[in-house]
Amino acid sequence: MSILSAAVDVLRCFSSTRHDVTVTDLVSLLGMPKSNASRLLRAMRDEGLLETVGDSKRYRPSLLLSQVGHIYRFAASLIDRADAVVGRISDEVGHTGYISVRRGTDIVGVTAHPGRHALRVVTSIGDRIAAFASSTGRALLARLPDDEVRRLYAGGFVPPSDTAPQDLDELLARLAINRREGYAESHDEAVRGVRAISVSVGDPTTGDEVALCISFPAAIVTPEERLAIIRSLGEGAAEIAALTRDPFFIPLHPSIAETAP
Amino acid sequence: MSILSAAVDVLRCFSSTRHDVTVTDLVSLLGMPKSNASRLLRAMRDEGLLETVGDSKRYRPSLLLSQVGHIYRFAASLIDRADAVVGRISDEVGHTGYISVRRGTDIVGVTAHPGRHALRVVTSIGDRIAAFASSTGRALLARLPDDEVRRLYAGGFVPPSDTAPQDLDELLARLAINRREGYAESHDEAVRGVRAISVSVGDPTTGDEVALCISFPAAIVTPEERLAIIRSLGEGAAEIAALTRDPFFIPLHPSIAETAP
DNA sequence: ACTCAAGTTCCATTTTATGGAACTCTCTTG
DNA sequence: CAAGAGAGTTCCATAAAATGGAACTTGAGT
Repeated sequence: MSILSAAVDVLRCFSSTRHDVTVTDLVSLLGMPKSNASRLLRAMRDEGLLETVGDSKRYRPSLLLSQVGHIYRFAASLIDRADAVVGRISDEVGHTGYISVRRGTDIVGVTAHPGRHALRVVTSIGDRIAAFASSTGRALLARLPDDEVRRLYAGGFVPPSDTAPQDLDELLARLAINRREGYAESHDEAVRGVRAISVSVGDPTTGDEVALCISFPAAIVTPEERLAIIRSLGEGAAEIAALTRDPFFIPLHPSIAETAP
Repeated sequence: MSILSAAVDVLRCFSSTRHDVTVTDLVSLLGMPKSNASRLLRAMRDEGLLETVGDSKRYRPSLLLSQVGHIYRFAASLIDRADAVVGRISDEVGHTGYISVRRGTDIVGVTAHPGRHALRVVTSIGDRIAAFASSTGRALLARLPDDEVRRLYAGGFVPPSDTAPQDLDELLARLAINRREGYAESHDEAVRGVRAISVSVGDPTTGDEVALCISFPAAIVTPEERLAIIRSLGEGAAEIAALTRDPFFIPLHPSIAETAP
């Protein structure tokens, strides 16, 4: 056990609901002796990974981490491109847009563009949600062959709501539809009343894959608006796929993509 | 020398111009034996601090760092409040807005809102500029007593242009004006043709201090627009200062703050 | 197939981390 | 205001990990 892994464990303690940690937090969260916790936090602060909050005994991530974390977006330039596309669409339609990446069976939001509507979907960057029960997750899972999806979910899963896939077979059936149509959709899955539409695109040179998603209250969007969102997302993702020469890109089905005469 | 400090040295290698590193990069940048560089990068990747780019030998910051770095903004909630204010003003006037923090004699950009104008100031998050030669820097230095400024610049400084303070006395004189007027301004300092206006505010409970800045091409802003920007920044900062009960807040001079009848 | 640059592995030595216990500091409470 | 509790720090011998030079492997370009 290197001190490096202990330090990373500390970083993993931070979340959208825990912005700072203390020695005792580490003792209870990680079960480490408090002598270690005390020295580790001080060492991480001395090295510049953490900052103390005011003159208290609380530690939070440092400016350095903020800077390095920011570079992730540019290093993974696919994210930047996708973010630009989602930002533009979010601006046009006024609904919340975000982009996410998959880590195993989890989806993590990377960037978000809040909508303008009074009734808007609020997303939290950095939180993990289940891939199988979200449109972003299924848009990304649809890029995998069924075998690999089966392997990922060998342990089964617990559906969070009635409209989410109830078992592996239903998930695979929905992924098959996603592959045919070129987009994924969710309704009342993680949050009631919320609908979301996602497409995915990858960059074979870096191995990155991201989902582009627009999320909106189901009640206030007309069928025409919904179709326009699907088309915008599909077109944006197709442009990126052309740039990266993504071999696994799933284009919109022609019957959806064709614009009215 | 703990491996922690070596790992942090690696993180410091990343910049807006270096999005990923290799073993040889570390050997030349940090002068470490390549055996160490090789193991260190692998260990950092295994722990989740870095990711390999595709299947190449290049390493970039990981999603984890992106997530933790994001938390910095919320942990330092002053930054979030200031960012909201600057974002709104940037939207209104169409010019680039950003917020920065001070680390010693350096200023680091934390968030930015690009302007809408065709001619716009582009800032890069995470890069360091000299505090004495920027409006954001002087807005933050103005919060310190002269003694402390003298101590910071005991080693003197090299002015980057004719319009920047040429020596410590001129810097102190300009800080005195900033304290009286309630804002700081730069013109042709870091970048020719660029003007910037900054105010600063702090949070005594966390010890954080940030500068709010609007930056614009000198040629296209009228005196009335400039005054409106100063007033917007001053009012926004004053609202934050009231929330945090900032004891060192410098309000706008009444002759500037008063709006036309 | 050859060459060179880049990266990885090996190993004895040196340095650092570990965790229990004693100690200090700082609030809270009687 | 003193006792007590909770939180954090320091100490120390032991256990574990990092170091760096050299040998070895990989891979891209000729």
